[in-house]
Amino acid sequence: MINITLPDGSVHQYESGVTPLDIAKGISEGLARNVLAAKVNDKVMELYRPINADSTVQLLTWNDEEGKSTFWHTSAHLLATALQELYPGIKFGIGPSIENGFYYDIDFGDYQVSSEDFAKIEKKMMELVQAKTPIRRREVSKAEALKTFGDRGEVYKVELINDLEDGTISFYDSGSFTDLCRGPHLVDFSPIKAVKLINLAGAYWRGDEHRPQLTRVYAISFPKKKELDEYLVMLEEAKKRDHRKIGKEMGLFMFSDMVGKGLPIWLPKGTDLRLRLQDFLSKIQKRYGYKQVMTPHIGGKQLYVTSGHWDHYGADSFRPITTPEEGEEYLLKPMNCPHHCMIYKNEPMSYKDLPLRLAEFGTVYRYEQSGELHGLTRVRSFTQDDAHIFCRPDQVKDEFIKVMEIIEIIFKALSFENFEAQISLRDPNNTTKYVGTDENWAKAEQAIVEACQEKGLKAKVEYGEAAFYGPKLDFMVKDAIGRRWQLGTIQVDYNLPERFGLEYIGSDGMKHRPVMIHRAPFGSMERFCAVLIEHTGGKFPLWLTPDQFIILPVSEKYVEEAKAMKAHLEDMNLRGSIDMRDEKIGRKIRDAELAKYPFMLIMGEKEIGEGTLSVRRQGAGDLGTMKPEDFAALIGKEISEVM
RNA sequence: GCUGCAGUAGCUCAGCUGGUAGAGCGCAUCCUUGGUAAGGAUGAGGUCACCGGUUCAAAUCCGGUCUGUAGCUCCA
Repeated sequence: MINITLPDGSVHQYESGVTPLDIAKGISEGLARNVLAAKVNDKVMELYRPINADSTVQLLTWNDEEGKSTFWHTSAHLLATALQELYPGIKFGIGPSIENGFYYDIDFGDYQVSSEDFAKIEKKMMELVQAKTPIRRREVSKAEALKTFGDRGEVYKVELINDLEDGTISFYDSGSFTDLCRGPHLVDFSPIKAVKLINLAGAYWRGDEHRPQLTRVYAISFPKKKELDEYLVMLEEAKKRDHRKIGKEMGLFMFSDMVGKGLPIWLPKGTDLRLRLQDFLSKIQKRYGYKQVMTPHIGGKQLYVTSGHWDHYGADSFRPITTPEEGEEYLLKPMNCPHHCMIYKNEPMSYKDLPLRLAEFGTVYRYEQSGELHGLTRVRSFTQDDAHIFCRPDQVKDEFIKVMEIIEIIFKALSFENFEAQISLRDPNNTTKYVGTDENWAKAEQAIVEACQEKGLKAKVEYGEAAFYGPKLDFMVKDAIGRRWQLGTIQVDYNLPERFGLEYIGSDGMKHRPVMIHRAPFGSMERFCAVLIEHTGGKFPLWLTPDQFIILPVSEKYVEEAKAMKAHLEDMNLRGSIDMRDEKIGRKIRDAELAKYPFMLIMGEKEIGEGTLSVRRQGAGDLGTMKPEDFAALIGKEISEVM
């Protein structure tokens, strides 16, 4: 007999050789039906794999990330099986699960495959599901693996096998299809009840542009048909919320070929929105002891040679600007930090001056590959809500905590209810690509981990994701339809203080090196606004929206009164506009609803007579009449609830 | 940067296999002066992204450029 420990801590006795599926059956029929894979001693494996020693076992379902990824990974095999039957002789690359679904990279040879073939492929996949063909693992020697795939001319698989060590190679058979695969997989295809091919895209073999380009088939699958339908609705919703579309419709920003690609132009309404965000953050930062600075948009090349950025990114940057007479070289600034280091150096610093927190909404310019540009989320000119905190090593943790508080305040005010954090540490197996001493790295990494613990922040640790100059903490938010976006960041930097020779005089009268912390709660104003647009679908919170109200005069006769009312409301710190078109009231309401004005204020003979407004809330309808003062109070109250 | 796809009025798009351009919305003017999601009439707007080629003839076919887009690679 062996002891099996379940996640709740309970220990159960089983015969040696028990399978996870047996264990699931022992718990409940329902669980046995829904279980997809099992995590045995932290290793995910198939439900039919016998357990021969004392183990901890977690049964994985669709609700577990690992259950889901197993489901999708098996779906990738299902896709491959279907494709092989439809297109004999195609060559397979890799087929992993991804965040939303899975893909398979395929060399289709002479076959022409397009999205018009999707229905046919989906149909074939569902036929294979019906067949209930078992999927079985088998371990093979390297020689055998090479022979199997070599005979079939599967050049990509052969290359993969060549990189593997003998004794670690496994195959998975499902009917006529055999794949090189680490696994694990479902027992058979039958839990897959719905599949949908999403799109086709080119993808270089092993991500290398000098190697052949394969066709990547993206798809997603679900255990219930209904979940697929919901997913497709979500995709539609995402399309509707696309910030590029809403930005155009609402007149927030634009691009111009003449100005240049990747260079966003902020229109009056977008500028209003962005400035309001900046003011909001500035006020919080003031409370937290930040000092605002401003620095030029270009800087001497030597500044970036000293900072190390020239070495690291110079080749991938805009070319230097040169002066006509002297030939001096300047760079469009890609970073604000070197400028801020100069501010630090402007005066001798004492330990009593630290932490010094310098903040700047600094516009930076980076040459991004043209294929990378995307709306406001990836641009060549953007404004960071940047700040650099210069502090003593013993202050790092406290400063981290303070920045985390600022980020919390912001996320709350913008109703990003769900956020998570990622701690990026260096790759312990390859420490040479980082600058700075081992000791400093260890200290900084520890400070971040401890700060997260103290704030009770759930943070995922990722090794090898750190920047070359220091570890960092990134914040991810989930938007209203469940998509994850990376926003704010806090990064420790032991490198720049070293390179710029920054110092302070300690209480011991000796010179010491400060630590620098880069932080940007929004990240970039452009990207943040894009995420905010998609999160809210253009229905911004009242405190932020460019127009809080629109006055709709019932007829042209009341335009003068509407103008007076607008001025009156503006005196009470509200902002809005008037629809002065010669249209009927129903039409004005419809247009204002579609334009997402939060409040519509209807003024006709009745309201003017009694000095009131008919208030209508976007999406909610008529709220009845009220005095302008009461309307202002209503808005004031709603704003104070989030701020 | 690489590969695929696309570019027609301010916006969304139609225009089959070549015969020199259309709708809806928006905009302007006029009529209408209205009561909680589209009142009516009239009108203006396009070098069909740009450059070149094929052709009697190109929005349409071919090549190149630019821009957008889906991915790949990259991201201080």
